[in-house]
Amino acid sequence: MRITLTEFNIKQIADSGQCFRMYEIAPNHYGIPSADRYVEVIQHTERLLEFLCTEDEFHQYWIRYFDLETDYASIINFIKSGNDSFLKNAVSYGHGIRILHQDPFETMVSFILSQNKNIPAIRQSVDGLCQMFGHQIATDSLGLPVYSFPTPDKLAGTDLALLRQLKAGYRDQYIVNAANAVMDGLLNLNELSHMPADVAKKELLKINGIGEKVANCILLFGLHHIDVYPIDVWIKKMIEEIYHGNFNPSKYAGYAGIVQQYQFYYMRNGYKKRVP
DNA sequence: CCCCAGGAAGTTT
DNA sequence: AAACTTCATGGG
Repeated sequence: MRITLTEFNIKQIADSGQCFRMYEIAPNHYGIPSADRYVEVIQHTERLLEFLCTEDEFHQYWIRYFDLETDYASIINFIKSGNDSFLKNAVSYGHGIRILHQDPFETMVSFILSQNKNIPAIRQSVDGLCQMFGHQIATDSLGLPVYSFPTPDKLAGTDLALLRQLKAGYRDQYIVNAANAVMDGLLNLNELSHMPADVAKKELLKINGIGEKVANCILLFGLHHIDVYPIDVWIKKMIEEIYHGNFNPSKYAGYAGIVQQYQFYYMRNGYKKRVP
């Protein structure tokens, strides 16, 4: 189905580092696996999008996944009316990025894996995880199989040596531990999804392998608390070098996570340090 | 060879 | 409480 959208750029979203399975099929044409679903999106023009799915699927899942009911234009306009030039540049550079509403379990496991890894390495491990523990859910336009993200029961009690094959490294035990917690009912992601952010965060922090930053990423990308502001090495570097240690996300209360994503993307991809 | 990557846990001050 | 250390692994 075709639809017109604004503030939506599938290439930028795919490269934004909040999801690790979205991949390019052709220019402006991406494959998007999420949990046990799959869709392809073709960006014909700035505003004309095509989703290769039924209208029902689009409404049932992908509107929410792509956060299409949040008004990004007014947030962006507000930022551009401000006086933070770095942030204004970041917003321009990352035009069309939105905060995805991903599956909580996939988000949790992916970001546990992400620690102390770069994004290409995370992708590699997540892909391997899906091939080894997921099942085929589709065949993409290139004729390649697409796999589901494994459910908690597939990962609970897994032999750590298998995860080592996926280059999970020392994070292998964290993943199995988190999957076990879900299976044992110690961590109920369904309940977490309708809890306030601070309460949900306390529950997440009980899991061995989830710390401050990963918990915040789960809240932002998996539970859609768009006011949460994760601080990773790039954001830390930005706060030190650009803001000289003086940046307060509460200035953007209610949507600080969106601000963070633009800053992260610009810092990692676009901003180049000035030559002295 | 050293340093870094969407860090967290364990240990030492 | 705050500051180090260790943990796999690939890439620059």
